Amino acid sequence: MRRSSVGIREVAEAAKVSMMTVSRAIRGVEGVSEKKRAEILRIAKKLNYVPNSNARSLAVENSNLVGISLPTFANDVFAEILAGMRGTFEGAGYASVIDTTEYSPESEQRWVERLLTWRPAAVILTGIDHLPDVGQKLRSAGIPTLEIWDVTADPIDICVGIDHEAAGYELGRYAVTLGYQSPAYVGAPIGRDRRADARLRGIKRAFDEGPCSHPIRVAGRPERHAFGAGAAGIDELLQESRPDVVFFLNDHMAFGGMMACGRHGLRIPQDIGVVGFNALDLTTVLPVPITTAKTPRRQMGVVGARNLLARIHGVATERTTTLPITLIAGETTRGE
Amino acid sequence: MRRSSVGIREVAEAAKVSMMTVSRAIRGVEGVSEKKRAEILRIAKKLNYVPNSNARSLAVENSNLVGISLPTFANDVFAEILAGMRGTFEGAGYASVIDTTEYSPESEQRWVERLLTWRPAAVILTGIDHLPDVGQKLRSAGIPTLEIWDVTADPIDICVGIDHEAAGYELGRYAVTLGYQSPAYVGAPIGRDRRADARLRGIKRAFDEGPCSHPIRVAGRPERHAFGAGAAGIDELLQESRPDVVFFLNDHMAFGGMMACGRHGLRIPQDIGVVGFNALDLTTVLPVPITTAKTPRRQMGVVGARNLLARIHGVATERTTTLPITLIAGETTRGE
DNA sequence: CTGTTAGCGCCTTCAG
DNA sequence: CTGAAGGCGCTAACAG
Repeated sequence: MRRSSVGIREVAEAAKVSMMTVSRAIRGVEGVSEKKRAEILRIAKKLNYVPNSNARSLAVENSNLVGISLPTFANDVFAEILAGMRGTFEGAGYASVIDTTEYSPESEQRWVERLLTWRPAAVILTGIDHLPDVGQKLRSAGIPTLEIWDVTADPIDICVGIDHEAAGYELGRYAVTLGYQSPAYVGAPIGRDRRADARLRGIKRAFDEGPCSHPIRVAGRPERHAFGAGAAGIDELLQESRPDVVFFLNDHMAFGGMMACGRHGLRIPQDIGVVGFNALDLTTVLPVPITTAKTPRRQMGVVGARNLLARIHGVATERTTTLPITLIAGETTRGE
Repeated sequence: MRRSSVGIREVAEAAKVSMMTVSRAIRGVEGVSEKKRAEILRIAKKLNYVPNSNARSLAVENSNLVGISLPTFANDVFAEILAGMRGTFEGAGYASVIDTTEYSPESEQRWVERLLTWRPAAVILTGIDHLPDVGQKLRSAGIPTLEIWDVTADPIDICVGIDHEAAGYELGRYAVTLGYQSPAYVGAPIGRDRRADARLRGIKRAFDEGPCSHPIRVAGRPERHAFGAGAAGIDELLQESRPDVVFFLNDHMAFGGMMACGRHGLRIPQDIGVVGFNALDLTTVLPVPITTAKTPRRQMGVVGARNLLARIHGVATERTTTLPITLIAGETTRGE
C-alpha cells in the first residue's frame, strides 16, 4: 500500500508510454518525438506530478545542491557575496543550502559533514582557515570547493578573495603617512575572525615599519551587534587614554565608534582619526565620508561562482584569484 | 563497476553483519546489542562512511530539510528572524534550504515548486501574500507550512507575525496626537512590499481619523540600498514642499533621510519629524533616539520555529499567532 | 524514437 | 537481537 503519490510511473500509465519516455520527456533530453513530449507534459501537469529530487540524485549519484557555509547573516558583507554568487548559480539550475557557523570552526566542520550526506555538486566555505578534517573530507569526496573572501596559495580546491593582510597594511601605511603615532584597533576578540586578525597584522606591520615603531592598542569584545561594539570599543580605549587614530573592524563598527566619540566630546578628525573597512552602504549617506577600503564583495561572489561552475564542469581555472581593494581617503582622518 | 563509494553494504561486510544491523546501529534505533553497535560505528568511521541522505529520504519519503523563502538577505530584519528560527531547527536536526525572492511572487512560486521536489519536512514563507498556486500546492502536498512576519486569519497552514496595518496605525495615531498635519511617507513602490504597504494603510487611516483629515504624500523608488533610498526619498519630497513629519519604511531609510535633511539644512525635530520602523541596531548608537516601533524579530523566529516543529510532529498549535510591537517615542518627533 | 533491465543506498516489513 | 526480501522514484545502459 505504498506509492500513494504520482510519479513518472503514474504519468507513464496515463500516457500509455514507458517510464523512460516520460523521464526523457520531462528532463528535456533528446529521444522523444515532440508530439509525445507535449502530450506527456500535459498529462504530468494534469496529474500534478512533482519530480522527486531524492530519487534523481540517488540515481545519478549527485545533486544540484550547492552547500554554503557563512559565518553569519548579520553582516552585509556576506549578504553581498552571497547575492553575487546566487545569481550565477540560479541561472545554472543550482539551489543553495546555507548554514551559518557563527565563527565556530567546529560548527563549520559539522556542517560540512552534514552537507556531504546530500552529495552536493559543490561546497563553498568562507575563509581559508578550517579544521584539518574539513579540507581532507572535501578532497577525498572529490567535491569542487570554493573558499571565498580570503586567499591562500594552497586552497582546498579553489579560492577567490582579497588579501586581508595587505589591505590592513595599506590602511596602516596611509595612516602612518598622515603622521598618526598612537594607533588603536577596535574589532572582535583575536582568534574569532581570522580575516580581521590578518588585517590587524597588516596595520601593525605598517606601524612597525614606520619612521618610529608605534605599538597599537587593541580593544574588542564579542558584542551583540557591530554598531554597539564599535561604541563600546571607543569607551574602552578612552578609559585609559586617547589614541590619535582608531582602526575599526568594519564601517558599521566605525560608525558606532564615531557616535561614541561624539558622546565623549571628541571631534573627528581633529581630536581623533577613524578608519573603517569595506565601504558599506551606510557610508554613502554620511555627511563625513569615512576613510575606509572598498572591497569587491559582489564581484567576488560572481567570480567565485563562475570559477566554481567551471570546476563543476571539469574546466580548469585559476586556483587562487586575488581581487584588488580600493583605499578611500575620507574625511575622518586628517588631511595630508 | 558502479558502487565505488562505501555505503552500509561495505560497512556490513567489514563488520560481518547484515546491512540491516548496520542501518540500525547508525541510526541509533533499538535492536542492536551495544557491543555490536560500538563495533559497527568504529568500522564505519574507519571506512570513512558517509551516509547518503538522498537514499534515506527516498526510502522514508521525506527529508530533514526545511525550505525557506525570504524576500532578501540585505535586510537585518530577515537575518534576525532567520537567526531566531535556525537555533530551534538546528537543535531538532533540520537543515535549511534558503532562497530569496527579491520580492517577486513569481520567483517565490518557482522556488516552492523546486522545494517540493526535495520533499522537505516543512516550508517557511515570508508574508501572507502568495500566488494562488503556492498555497494550493503546499496544502495538497500536506507539507507543514509557516508564514512569518505578517499574519492573517486564514493562513496556508500556520502563521506567526505582527499586524502591520495596526503597527502603522499606532505610529500614525502617535503623530496625529503630536499635532502633525502634513505627513509624508518614504518607502518602496506600492505593491513591492506588502507589509510596508499595510503599514502605510495604517498610517493613512490614523490621519484620516484625526481631527481633520490630512492627505499623505508618498515617495519611494526601488533603490540600491535602504540608506540611499531614504535620502533620495527626502530629496524627492522636498522638491515640492516640506512635510512636517515623514514616516519611513524602516530605520535605515529613516537614517538616510535624516542625513538628507541635514544636507537640506533642516533640523530634526524642529523643522521636520522623522519616524522609522523596527528599532534596528543602528538606532541604539545614534545620539538622537529615533521615533520608531520595536518589532520582535528574533522572538518571531523562535515562536514560529517552535510552532512549526509541533506541526511537523503532528501536535496541534495556534494557526495564527500575533506578536505585539512597542512604540518608541524618540526625539526625532516633537515632544507632546 | 521507444522500451527493457538492473540498479542507486537505504529502510520497512516480516520471519527467525 | 538479527537477517532476508522487496521497494522507494528515477535513470544509465543497452536493446530494438
